Amino acid sequence: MSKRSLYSIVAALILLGVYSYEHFLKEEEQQVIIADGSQPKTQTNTFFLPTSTTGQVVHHEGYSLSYSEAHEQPEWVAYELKKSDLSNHNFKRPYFEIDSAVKTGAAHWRNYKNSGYDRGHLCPAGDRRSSKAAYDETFLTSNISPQEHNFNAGIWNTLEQKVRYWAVKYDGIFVVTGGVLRGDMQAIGDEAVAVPNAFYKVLIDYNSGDPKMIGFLMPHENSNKPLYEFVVSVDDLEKLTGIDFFPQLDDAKEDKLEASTSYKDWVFN
DNA sequence: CTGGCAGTC
DNA sequence: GACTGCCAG
Repeated sequence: MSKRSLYSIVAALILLGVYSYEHFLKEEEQQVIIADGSQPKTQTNTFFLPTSTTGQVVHHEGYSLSYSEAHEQPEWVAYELKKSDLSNHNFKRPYFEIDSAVKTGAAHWRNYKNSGYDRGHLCPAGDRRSSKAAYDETFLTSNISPQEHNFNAGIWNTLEQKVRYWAVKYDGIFVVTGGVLRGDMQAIGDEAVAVPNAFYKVLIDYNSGDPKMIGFLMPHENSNKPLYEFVVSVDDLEKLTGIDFFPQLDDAKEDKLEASTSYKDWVFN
């Protein structure tokens, strides 16, 4: 058995243990959390919004998105991720709902049924655990893309967990995520939801002095490579997607940060 | 954590 | 279709 396999099994057992314990202990406590309501985070959530190539930006309490009706999924989902968004509470997964804020009509989850693809969160449920309401809000079909399960539960999940690690370590980062909606793509369901051939993630840390930025581009397939091998410049992601990710930064700073492929400022462990 | 699927009403 | 319970990596 490889060292990696052993680690995976140990990690799974620990998660299982935590899950069981939380489920047993904290059912009543959840309702207190719900009553606490969501924090007003609109200001920070929208500060770094990218441009939209589709003209349909939708804001929710916990994240914003730009919906592509042609592809029946978002071209990007953007949100701030702070320590307070994470918790140990176990929430029961709700059903995916059609996002009524998408005026052109967001996809129905039925498109994904028996498609062979996961309903892959872009703003992960695990990034919105401050309250049941915040958690449930990620279960909108405007927040998902078709993803191969081995990719979603594999290298992509690994990246999402690293993002949570950085959010804690740097006490807040801003995250932009999406599928690359370009080129020839397969489609699933009656509404022809496009299956991206790659997914990207852009992070900016604006809390620790000079802002630092990092971009990832992952082919839509699982991988055993280390995360840093997927680092790309934000410039490359902008050329690939047609999206301007940080128009709010002054041009000189934006140009410098977005051209960088350096990840020395981001601790990978 | 990331998810699907079968059985029931 | 909504909901519960069970399953896998």
